[in-house]
Amino acid sequence: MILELKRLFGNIFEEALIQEITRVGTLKEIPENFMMIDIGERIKGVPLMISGAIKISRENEKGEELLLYYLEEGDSCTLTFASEMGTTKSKIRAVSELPSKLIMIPINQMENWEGKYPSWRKFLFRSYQIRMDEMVETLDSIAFDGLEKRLLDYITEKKRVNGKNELQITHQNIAQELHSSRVVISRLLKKLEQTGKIELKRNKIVIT
DNA sequence: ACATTAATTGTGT
DNA sequence: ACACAATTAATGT
Repeated sequence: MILELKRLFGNIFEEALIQEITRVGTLKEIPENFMMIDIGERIKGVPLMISGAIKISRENEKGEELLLYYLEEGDSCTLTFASEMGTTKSKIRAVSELPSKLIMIPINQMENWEGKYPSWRKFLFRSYQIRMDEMVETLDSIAFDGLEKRLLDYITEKKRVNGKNELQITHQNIAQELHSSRVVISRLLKKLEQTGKIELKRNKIVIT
């Protein structure tokens, strides 16, 4: 655990903080498609991503979903920081997209870190900033881009995260994550296939 | 190997 | 958005 911590966070955190994290944090290995936290659940700790990818999404009253962003190695989830102080419940859902490794730090264990370690404070701000930027980006894409571009972005992003040029997913699932309907996605995908950008199989999309 | 069924995808209105 | 057709995968006999 120390090795991986140093590899990813060694340049950011001072030695003493690294020691502290190894003392109170626990290394978790998460299988693929595992729901780590759901909307409304109490937040128990702050995650530091070691490897893999986690999908962060939002859901409305009707149970319709919307993909917000991915967490990847070196990331942390700052929406949890927002609820770090109070007893707020999670506003988001986190499901692992790939088998993932991360270190969980219980929130009650990190109470005075912000005063004690300047690097921790910096990390919080930087992380918060990055996450905010990503959200503004997806907000922009929803507000200003057409669904076609959004779908293309979605595919390329998913391809990048998975590291394959083959995605195993149904049109229905895509529609849910982008908060659209299956028929529309099917039609757009077909258009993308005709322009030679992708190839459609059953339960599968190949990027060409 | 064949038939049946369920799930996914395609298309017209 | 809805309805239905077409295709594919899964399962039982």
